[in-house]
Amino acid sequence: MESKHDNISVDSFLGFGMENMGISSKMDEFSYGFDFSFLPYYGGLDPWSKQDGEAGLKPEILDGFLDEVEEVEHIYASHHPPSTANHSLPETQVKKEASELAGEHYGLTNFSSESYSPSGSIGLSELSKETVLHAKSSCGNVKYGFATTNSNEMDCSYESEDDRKPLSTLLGSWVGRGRRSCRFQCCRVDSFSEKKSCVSYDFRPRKEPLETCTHHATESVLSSDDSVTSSESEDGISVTIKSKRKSVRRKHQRMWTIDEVVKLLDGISHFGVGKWTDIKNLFFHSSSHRTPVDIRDKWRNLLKATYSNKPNVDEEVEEKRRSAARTIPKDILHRVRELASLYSKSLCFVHSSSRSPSTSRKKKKKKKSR
DNA sequence: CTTAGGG
DNA sequence: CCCTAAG
Repeated sequence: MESKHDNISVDSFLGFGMENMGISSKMDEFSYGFDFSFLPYYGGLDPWSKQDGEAGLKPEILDGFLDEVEEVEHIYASHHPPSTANHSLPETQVKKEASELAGEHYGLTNFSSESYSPSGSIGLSELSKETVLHAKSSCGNVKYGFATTNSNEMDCSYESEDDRKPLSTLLGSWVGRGRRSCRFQCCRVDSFSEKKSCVSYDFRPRKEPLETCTHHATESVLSSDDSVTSSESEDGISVTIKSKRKSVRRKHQRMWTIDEVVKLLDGISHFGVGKWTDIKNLFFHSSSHRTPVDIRDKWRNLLKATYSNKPNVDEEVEEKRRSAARTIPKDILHRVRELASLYSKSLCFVHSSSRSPSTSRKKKKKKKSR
């Protein structure tokens, strides 16, 4: 496996050798013509070698692992690929390492009752979404840099000057908004001729089979100091590819860290309950996951947890909340209660009332005084 | 598009 | 988390 890297052709490494890409012939491999085999972790650095793909890791494992890549700033897949990339590893080991990777990033802050499964439970057969490309890799003397950009254009003009980074030969990025990002744009700069060729591939979900591949190519000349931009927009890091079959795969579930919860509470005390977008923009700007809805949901769950201490004898539900509340640090729980009572008139009333469990719940979070 | 609710 | 109805 290791020696294989040295021999691999640069163009075939990521399957993005523009000219020889032959993308149309591979379009039907998956639902949306996206051949994941070019990914370093998707069993097979050589996309043209079928054996690799077939002998590769179990799809579900890789699928889960690819999700984790999103969390990692830089993945280097070069002469010394991370052991997790070694598709000759036994399944169990890969799983283990994948979960270790997850553990690193989530810090195993297991204070929430929410679940998290690092390896994902859905296989590529249902190939749907969330694949990540933020892998900067070097192969031989040529470096392939994957970066992100906010640009929605395909003309290789990049918006942010400040974020400019010198990148070597090939730069690719997912463009688009958030998880809807579905267009892959890559540019290649020839170091000798300073020629730059850009292509953009459209991986949006389609109802119909892909007849013609969206493959725009342009040629332009760059001045030597005109490097390619890569902004670190987290949105660009991940891409969503939904399969035709509805939403087979849900967004990767991420545990809320205590830090995030604190930010959420700060946000609520700053803007008030209900201003989820504002809270998102100000307090979760750097977290591309955590949509306003996610934040709202989390708040809702926190509220539920606080209910656990209420005289609400609701069998299992009550116990669930109780255990959820147990895992939340006391001080945070207190803040939640404070904010809750601050923004919910009926919550105070709930304290002293002995109403039926079923009807009480709705009243509580109904009103917010703003 | 943003929120609120329900699933 | 996802989906959908409302505003």
